[in-house]
Amino acid sequence: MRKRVNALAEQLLETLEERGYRSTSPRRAVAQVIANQDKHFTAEDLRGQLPLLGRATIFRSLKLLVETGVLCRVLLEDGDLHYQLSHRGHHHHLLCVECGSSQDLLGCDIEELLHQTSASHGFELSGHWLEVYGRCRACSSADKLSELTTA
Amino acid sequence: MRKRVNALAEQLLETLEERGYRSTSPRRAVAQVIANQDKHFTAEDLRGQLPLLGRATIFRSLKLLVETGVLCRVLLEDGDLHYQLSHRGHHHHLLCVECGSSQDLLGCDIEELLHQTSASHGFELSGHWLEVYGRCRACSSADKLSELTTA
DNA sequence: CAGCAAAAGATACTTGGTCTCATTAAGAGG
DNA sequence: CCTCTTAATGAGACCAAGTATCTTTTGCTG
Repeated sequence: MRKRVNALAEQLLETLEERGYRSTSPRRAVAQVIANQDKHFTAEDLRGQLPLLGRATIFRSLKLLVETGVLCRVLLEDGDLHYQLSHRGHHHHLLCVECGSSQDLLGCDIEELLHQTSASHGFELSGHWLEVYGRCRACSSADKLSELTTA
Repeated sequence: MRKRVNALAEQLLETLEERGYRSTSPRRAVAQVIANQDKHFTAEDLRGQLPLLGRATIFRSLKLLVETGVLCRVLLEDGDLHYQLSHRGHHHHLLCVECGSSQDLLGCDIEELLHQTSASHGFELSGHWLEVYGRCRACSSADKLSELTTA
């Protein structure tokens, strides 16, 4: 497990190096921490885990990682913007409002549907932003369980 | 046209009054300005048009209007949050990246599709946020026209 | 038209992020 | 391995959007 995580951090750094960015020690630290994150996080979360890094460095790294596609931004229900690892290109998130976990939404025909619908409004679609909120399997079954036991 | 706009402002105020909020002169001013807006705007835009109102008052009014469902927040492609009139309940926006206009997306089966897709991920859907970006009919035909004439 | 609560205004503060600029450190070339 | 160049960092000022606090004003009800 630990090995895998480090492998992920390595991978993030490689992505940066491929694009001509240096592998500096702050960046290694950021990559390590991000690779360990299991849910979406804010710049502040990162800062808490990397108190020795300058504020600007954290923000610069985040920006870079978003630009290179390593991270993506997720919009919370209240409008807060968080970050999380983006394993693939364009995708959407199923965000659990209870535990804060998120899964990627795959194999969904939404792009197709959006194209059709916007075309019918005379609209030439170029992009979209979609976030989906609800309860993950674990949280919703935990709910049902507690209903049964408290009843 | 002018008459309609004032009627709209009236209507916004009535919505507030129905919920027990007073009709004060700052609120009347805000309602008037919002009713005249033809695209999404920021608090700063409003402030520019209402220089005599306190900053906090503008923000308080916006918040109130969002809570009462008169306004909705729209997410721009770059992550900026703007406001705009919300004529109906839940809906989505087709935002023109060229002229900044927006249309509401109606008669779309997205909710249904989302429900199915998230259920297949074991996810109990409770809400979502969708914004669609592209070119409106006017802008995309203007583009085509200029291509023709410059060719 | 008096009095009270709601709202407004001024302004300090907070959060998330960018800019500037002097200093440090990758890493390429000798 | 050393040197040099340039990218990157850190510190801290700055900014934008929004909230909190506190005093004054204003709608409204009786």
